Amino acid sequence: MPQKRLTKKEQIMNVALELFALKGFYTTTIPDIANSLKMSVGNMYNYFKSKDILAKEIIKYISVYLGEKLKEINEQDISTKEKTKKIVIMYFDIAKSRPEMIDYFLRVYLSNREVFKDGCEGMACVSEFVTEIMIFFEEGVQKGELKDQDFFSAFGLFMGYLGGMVFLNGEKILPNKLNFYVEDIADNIYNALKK
Amino acid sequence: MPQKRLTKKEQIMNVALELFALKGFYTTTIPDIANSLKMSVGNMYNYFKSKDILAKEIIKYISVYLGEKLKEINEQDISTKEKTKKIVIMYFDIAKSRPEMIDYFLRVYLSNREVFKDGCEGMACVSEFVTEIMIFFEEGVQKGELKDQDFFSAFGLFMGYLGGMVFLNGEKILPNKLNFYVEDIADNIYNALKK
Amino acid sequence: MPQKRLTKKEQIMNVALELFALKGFYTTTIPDIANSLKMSVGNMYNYFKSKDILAKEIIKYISVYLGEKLKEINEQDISTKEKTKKIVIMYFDIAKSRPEMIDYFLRVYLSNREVFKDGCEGMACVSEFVTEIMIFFEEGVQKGELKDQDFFSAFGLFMGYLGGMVFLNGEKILPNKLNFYVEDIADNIYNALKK
Amino acid sequence: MPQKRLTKKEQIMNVALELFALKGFYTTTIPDIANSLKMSVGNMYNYFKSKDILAKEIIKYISVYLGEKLKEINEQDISTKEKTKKIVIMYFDIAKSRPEMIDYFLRVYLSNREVFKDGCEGMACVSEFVTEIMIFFEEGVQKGELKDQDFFSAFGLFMGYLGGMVFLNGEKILPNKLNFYVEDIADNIYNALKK
DNA sequence: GATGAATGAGCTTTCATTCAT
DNA sequence: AATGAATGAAAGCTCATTCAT
Repeated sequence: MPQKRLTKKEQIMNVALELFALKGFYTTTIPDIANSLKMSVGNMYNYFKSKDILAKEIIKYISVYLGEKLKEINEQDISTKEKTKKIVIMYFDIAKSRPEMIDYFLRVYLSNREVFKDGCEGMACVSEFVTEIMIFFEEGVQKGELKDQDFFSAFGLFMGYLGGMVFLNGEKILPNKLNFYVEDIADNIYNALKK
Repeated sequence: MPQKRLTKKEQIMNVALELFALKGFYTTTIPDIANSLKMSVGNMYNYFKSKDILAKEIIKYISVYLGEKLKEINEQDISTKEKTKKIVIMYFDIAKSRPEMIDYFLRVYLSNREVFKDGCEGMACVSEFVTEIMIFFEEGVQKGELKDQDFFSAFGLFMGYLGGMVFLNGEKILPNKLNFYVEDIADNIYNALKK
Repeated sequence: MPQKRLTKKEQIMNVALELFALKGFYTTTIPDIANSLKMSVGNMYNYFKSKDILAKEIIKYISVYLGEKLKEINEQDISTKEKTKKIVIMYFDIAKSRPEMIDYFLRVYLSNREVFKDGCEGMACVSEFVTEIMIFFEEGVQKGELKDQDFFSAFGLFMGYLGGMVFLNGEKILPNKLNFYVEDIADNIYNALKK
Repeated sequence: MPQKRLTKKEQIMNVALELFALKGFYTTTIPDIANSLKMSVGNMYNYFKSKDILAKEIIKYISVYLGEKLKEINEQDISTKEKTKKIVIMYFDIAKSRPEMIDYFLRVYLSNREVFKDGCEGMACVSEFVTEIMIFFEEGVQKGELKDQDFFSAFGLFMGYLGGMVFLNGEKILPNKLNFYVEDIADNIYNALKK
């Protein structure tokens, strides 16, 4: 399947995403990014007015990407239990194929709030993603499969848990591969949320 | 109870902990810390040889602090379900009384790995804390109250969940106070882990 | 004869050479050099990654410069005695027209070994110059005009002597100008080395 | 022979001499010296009012030490040629037994003129040593063994040569030990100076 | 759109020196 | 004489951003 040709803006975002996730926001310099792209620093600024703005556009980009993946699962006609497992699998798949996306979320977006303060208030920059998680819960409740609890409590469980596991994996603290834990985790989550 | 007089080293750690947690590691400068203490920049370096070393000593300090709190709970003669709830309450209490401790853990320690790379390999700088969580699980399993699952899967659930909630709270995304969620969360965790 | 237009790198080296020679390596700051050039500190680092590297490039630059001057003399079809005198004259000419070059050699390069440790091992950074001195000796020996003695003993005499005189001159200890001593010195050296 | 008990001032000078010679004036700190002596920095300042003053007292101390050694040779009833050789041997002996003395002379005193500017004008801080060299020449001339040339030309030869050789030796550039060169060097010097 | 030299504020760190004890 | 915590100026270096070309 032919890869859609990326615009220069997207190229920059992809490289910056990787570097920010790998080395951190403050330890990645604009020249670092420009070098990786074989582009001049000056020209980078034609596409993004500042380093902060670049960081904000990247988190939106990730939110849309993850939101779409979730949407595909949400639209399937399967039980909530099955959806739960599919989401865990999908999340871990991304953690494997594009680990920088999850890392960016955890280590750049969640950790450097001062960078995202203006422009990403609340969940403004991750709304696509959060919305799909919301839909997952609401439909589960409506179908009578999930307990009708506070959304954020459920959201914190789901995302905190998955994020924590990916973090432990990234730190090479986990003795097994992420796949190994899928069953346990999906069960734990479902048991916690089910009616 | 009289407050133990803090050594100058502890004073520095406390102030630095607060600033790092509030503004981030890279956006907090040594002069910032020195000013807060009405101390000269040079003298700071009589106590901590570098900014990185200061950061590492702080995470150890937090680990010991949290480890002690957990130990107190672990040593109580109560059911695992009750312990679970007490841990959630304790965690949220700290998130309220000393939010910088949790923030430091999430936003400084977990996020700026390059800073802690040398000297805090694996869980070397948070061992006191992790050890108590381990004891909590193992005793729960031995007493036949918890499922005998992989430690990290359970650890990720517990810590990811709590961390996620505190994060959402810190972002002022939660519509209610943390206390409001205690019951739900403790139930969710216990349901996920129970036999 | 039109002065070859100097590259910015050469401009920096020339100014730094002068300041290092005049004030010493440690007492000359990067801002000092930048100010002398009406250039920003930051930009200096676009040309030389560190103060040490700058110092090393300068000694190579001097070595090449002096090596070329020596080569011109070596290539002349004159007696070794005449060459000896020409070298003394050339050396003193430079000590007069560009005293910073000799001073740099004596007071920066020879004296701050820790700076040149990495990258200038042995005579790695002054090879062009040393090579020509070697040629001078070897040819003198081959022509039967000089005694066949250990190279370093002869080298130490030649360079130590000239360096010492330039030093005394720089300290304004000599009652006469350097030129005054040329005859004596050339004789002394030749007498010491001749067959 | 029992070592004369050193005063604290002398102890400091000896240690500082060693460190300055080994690591350079600017790269040796007062705490470095204090540590080596197991003495407090504050107390060091009871003996020497500043780092510069310490450096100046050290060079005087060395000058007296070397002057005495020269005097012993000068007072012997031997030919100037023999004295020349004895001086070379003495110089190299010191370079071997107390290399820091020669290094200090070459790399601290001669190279960091800004430090010695005030208080060591001309040869004010090395007069004892220079005086003995002067006596050596003058007596050689009076006895009709040496050419009556300008003192400084001869001085530069002698000291520049010896200094250069010790330097090459210190840099481990010389393929042989210093002793190996004694004969050559003494001959070279005598040939250069003799009538 | 594209280049990369240039800026300059600001960072971490060092260290001679002082001074209360 | 002795201590060592404290000071603060100044160093080397970095890097987001600008701008002439």
